[in-house]
Amino acid sequence: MKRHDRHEEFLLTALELFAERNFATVTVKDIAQSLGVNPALVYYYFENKTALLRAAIEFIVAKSFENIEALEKENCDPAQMIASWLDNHVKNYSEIHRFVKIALDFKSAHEGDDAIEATIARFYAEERKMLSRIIRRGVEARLFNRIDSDRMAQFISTFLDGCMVRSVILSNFKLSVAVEDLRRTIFEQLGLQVRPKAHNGA
Amino acid sequence: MKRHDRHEEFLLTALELFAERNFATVTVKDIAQSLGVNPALVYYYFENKTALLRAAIEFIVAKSFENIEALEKENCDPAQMIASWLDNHVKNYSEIHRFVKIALDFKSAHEGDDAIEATIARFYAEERKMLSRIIRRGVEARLFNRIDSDRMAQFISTFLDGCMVRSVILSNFKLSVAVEDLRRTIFEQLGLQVRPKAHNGA
Amino acid sequence: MKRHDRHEEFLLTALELFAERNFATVTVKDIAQSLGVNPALVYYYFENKTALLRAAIEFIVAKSFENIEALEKENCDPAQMIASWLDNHVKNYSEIHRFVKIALDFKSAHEGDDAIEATIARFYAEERKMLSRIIRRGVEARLFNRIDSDRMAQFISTFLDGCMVRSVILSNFKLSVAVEDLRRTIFEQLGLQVRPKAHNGA
Amino acid sequence: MKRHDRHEEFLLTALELFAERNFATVTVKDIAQSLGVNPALVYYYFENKTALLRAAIEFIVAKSFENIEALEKENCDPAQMIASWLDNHVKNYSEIHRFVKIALDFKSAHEGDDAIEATIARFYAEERKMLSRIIRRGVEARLFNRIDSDRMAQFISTFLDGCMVRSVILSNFKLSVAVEDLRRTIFEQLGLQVRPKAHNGA
DNA sequence: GATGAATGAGGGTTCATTCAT
DNA sequence: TATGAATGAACCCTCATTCAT
Repeated sequence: MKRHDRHEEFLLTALELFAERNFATVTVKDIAQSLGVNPALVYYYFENKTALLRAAIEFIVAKSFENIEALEKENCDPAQMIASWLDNHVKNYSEIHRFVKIALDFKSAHEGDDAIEATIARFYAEERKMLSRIIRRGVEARLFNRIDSDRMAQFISTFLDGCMVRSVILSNFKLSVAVEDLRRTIFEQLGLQVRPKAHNGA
Repeated sequence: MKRHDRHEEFLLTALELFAERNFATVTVKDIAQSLGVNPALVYYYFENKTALLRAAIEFIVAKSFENIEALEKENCDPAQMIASWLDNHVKNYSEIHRFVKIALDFKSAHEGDDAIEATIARFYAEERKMLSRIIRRGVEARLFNRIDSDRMAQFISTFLDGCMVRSVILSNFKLSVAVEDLRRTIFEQLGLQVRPKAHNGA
Repeated sequence: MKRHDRHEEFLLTALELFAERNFATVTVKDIAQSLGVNPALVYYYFENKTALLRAAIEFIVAKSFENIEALEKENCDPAQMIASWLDNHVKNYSEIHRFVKIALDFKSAHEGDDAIEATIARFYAEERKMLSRIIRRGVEARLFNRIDSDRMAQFISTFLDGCMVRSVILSNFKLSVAVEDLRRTIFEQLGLQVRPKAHNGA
Repeated sequence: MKRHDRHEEFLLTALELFAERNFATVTVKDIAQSLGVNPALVYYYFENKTALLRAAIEFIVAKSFENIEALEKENCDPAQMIASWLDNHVKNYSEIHRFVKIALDFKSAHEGDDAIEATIARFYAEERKMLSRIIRRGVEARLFNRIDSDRMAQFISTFLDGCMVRSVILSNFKLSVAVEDLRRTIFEQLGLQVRPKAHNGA
């Protein structure tokens, strides 16, 4: 039994801090202090502060892919899968919002690091492909209306990004309400019975 | 005729750079260099780098309010007004996206500056109030379906924030397409004829 | 009637601020602000911040000489003159202590400005010469014991400098008490009746 | 054997420079250069330039207290102890005069740092208490005239401060002569035989 | 006389990074 | 593995000083 996996500890801590503040604001000392170790130790495990960011992003993207795959394996009803995906965003809020924040921050200050750029792009592409795949399957099975699956996927995921931003900026933003509104909108467009989840009659 | 309004020049430049990169990454020297002046001059016009940020945010928010007011005065058809508001986001993309980025960045690194915090909150509140007002008017005039105007306003503006984020993160994101999708979705929910509006490829 | 003599105003203000803080700490802006004028104006009247210091020191020394001369003209009884000199230090405390402080500060940071150096030296020499002269006169008139007038002068003036320092450093230092103690000591050594001089509590 | 105690090295160097010039004039770079190290290293050992001053003052005051204690332990004859104390000022001139200068400078520019203020006050209080104690003992043992020990202590220490000032300001000031004059004056007032140290006949 | 605007030099401080141990 | 000590580069900011008006 390993006492601790230092490498991963650094990744996790870096992720947390980079998302909470941002790359430029978080110092190597901050990260080390969070773990109760010496700042110089970062350079034993990583080449750079930037390399640490790179590794952290790759780490979180890899984990997200696992999430996506798990989702696709467990469920088979397309409508259910979409609902799960949305729930996932509410439940795993902090993880996802971290990624969005870091991605945004990266674009702001690191134009040039192609590896990171590629990883981020890959994540977004994969997310959209998955959503698109699910929708297409629903359409083909005649469960959904015939709509452009790519655009719908884009729509969903754009809105979710908006949620992530607002939950950072607006202290009174209600993530679950917003996501529920999204679900209703999507389901309506897909031609599904919008299950009357309590509120607003009609 | 003044040759230049230095104060405003600083505001504009700061806005541009802070949005493009972020507060921590942009140096006072960068801002000065952009204007071809000495960095010390910043301190002649502003107390601080932070004070400059504050002034810049106030400046852009004030300008946005003017936009909002103009919009409400020019139009009278609620549906038309909503469409205009969306168009506004496509046309004035850079200004709006700057504000969102700066707001997000601010939240990351400046927890504590109440003045800035308040300005940002005020902007978002005002935006939502205006959208809500327009929708309510449409509902009351029986032009729109009877829906919760506040939630719809929130929905719209959350999606637009999502657009702003993605246009930064994803190089192949098509803002106009996304906004058009939003328009169709909204109009459907409001019970309006979705006119096909031949949109330009962009 | 001149509304104001700017030159002298600068001198006076500089003196006050340089003594209160010190040359390095007081900015040209501080001085200008004290007078409610623009900092650049200093350079109309003086070549330099240092030139202003120089002029200010010369100014205060000249004024001190006037004091000394006046003292010597008014009185003729040596014992009375010494007492007056001491009283003078209690009454004109702020002026004298300013000079000592500035002189000390000057030595700390301006080694090199010979003009200032000379002015300060001249002041101290003059002060000692005057005291010495008075004492010698008292001795020659057989009013005082036969003592070394130069050393006594040095003794008095050293103690007075000590008073100045302590009144700055020690908030509970009682200048008048200390000076009275000095007077008694001197008079004893001179062989004078130490009149009890009911001094006020301060 | 440690090669060097950096912390103490900084303290010593700072003390020397702050006394020679003053807090505002001495740069962190100066201090570092004196030790042949990088200026940033100062911040490894001290929080601040001000914290360095604080530590330096505390250091020198602590050392002075040791001096005082040693003095009181070694001697037992009150008259001898006073003489030793005076000699101490002549011999350890540079250390003491440093403290006075720094204390004076501090008062000029750092109003607000309570810790430093307290340390300085403590030093002066302690010094006076010790002198007072010695004198009282002499009076009680009927070795000295019956005089106010507190005032005599104050008198001595004020004069010594005056010496310190003059030795800075006046290049031709003879510290040992001034201190000897003080000794004679004190001893006379205490009713001691003034050992005829050469000059002034009678 | 007097000012607003502008600058260059430099100071305090932070921070990523290195290196010997 | 891990640390303490050290450094160089860069940043924010201040300030004396200048100059056109």
